[in-house]
Amino acid sequence: MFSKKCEYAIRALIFIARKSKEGLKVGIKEIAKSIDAPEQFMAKILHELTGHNLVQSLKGPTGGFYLEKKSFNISLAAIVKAIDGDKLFTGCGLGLSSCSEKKPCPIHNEFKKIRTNIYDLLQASKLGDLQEQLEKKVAWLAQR
Amino acid sequence: MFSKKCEYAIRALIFIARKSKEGLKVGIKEIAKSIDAPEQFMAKILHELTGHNLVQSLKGPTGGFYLEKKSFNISLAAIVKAIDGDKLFTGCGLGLSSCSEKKPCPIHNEFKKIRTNIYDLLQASKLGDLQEQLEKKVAWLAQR
DNA sequence: TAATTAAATGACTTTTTGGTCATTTATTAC
DNA sequence: GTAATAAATGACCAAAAAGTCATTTAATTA
Repeated sequence: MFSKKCEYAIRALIFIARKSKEGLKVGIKEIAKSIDAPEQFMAKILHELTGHNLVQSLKGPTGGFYLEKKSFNISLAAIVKAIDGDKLFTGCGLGLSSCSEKKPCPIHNEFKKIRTNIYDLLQASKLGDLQEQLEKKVAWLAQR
Repeated sequence: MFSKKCEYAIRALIFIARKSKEGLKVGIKEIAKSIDAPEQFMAKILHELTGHNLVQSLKGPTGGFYLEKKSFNISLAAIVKAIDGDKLFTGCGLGLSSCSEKKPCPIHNEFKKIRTNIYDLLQASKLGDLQEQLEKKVAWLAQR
């Protein structure tokens, strides 16, 4: 459904949200380890996310990644759009560029419903809420 | 959502179904042209589909691809499983191998619903019905 | 049985995605 | 100001997906 890059991005941001809620900045090493992602690849992705203003960073000792308050309201839809683009939300299920309301593919209408479902879910999922599930230990990002 | 290979496979099989309904076999060249796919890549995919018994083929003059009667009942779910595997139907939305009912990821339950939606839709979509939409000109696989 | 036609087969190339490595830049603390 | 720390940056490498090319095999028709 999502690219690996996007999966790592979402996991990382939820983890950073959890830490930020406690007033902590967190480094690449800890992030990568905690969400089970390759460290250098994670660095690249985090850099891309800061470019999209989806996370904040600070260099040097005591530095790391963190969320500013309003970022707790960031939705998964925004993250997916930033990393994977909006093909998932708008593209034809069969990959037809010519597919449209006037010339629909055979699964056009059914797929529209599903895409809407997905978009609504991702739009409704905010980092603040997802982070809270980790806090309450009703959800996890890794084994322990 | 699907790989390019899978998109081409679905489009090709719907097109072959349409022709088969009229008692015609159809060659790679015509298939590729009609569904807007690269010819040689299409050949490879069709070969893979015959291997999965999702379509029949005959060599030589008057040869080509066609569906046997019972194949009109093949679902898109079966095609997707054969080409892309069942990751789409069963995998974790965030790519976590450790995600499970006991250790769910933060979007586990919401995603389960969506995956079920997708599976049900694909399971309910049969080549015979999809082909009929082309026949009745209420759906298309290309511009004209 | 020879010529023709069309799928089968396998090696190859290209593009995209996923991932690594080494160096540089910014910040902090002593 | 210097040492230490951590992100930024860019070149590089590997694997998978997407796509091409050339040859072989099987079926048909004359």
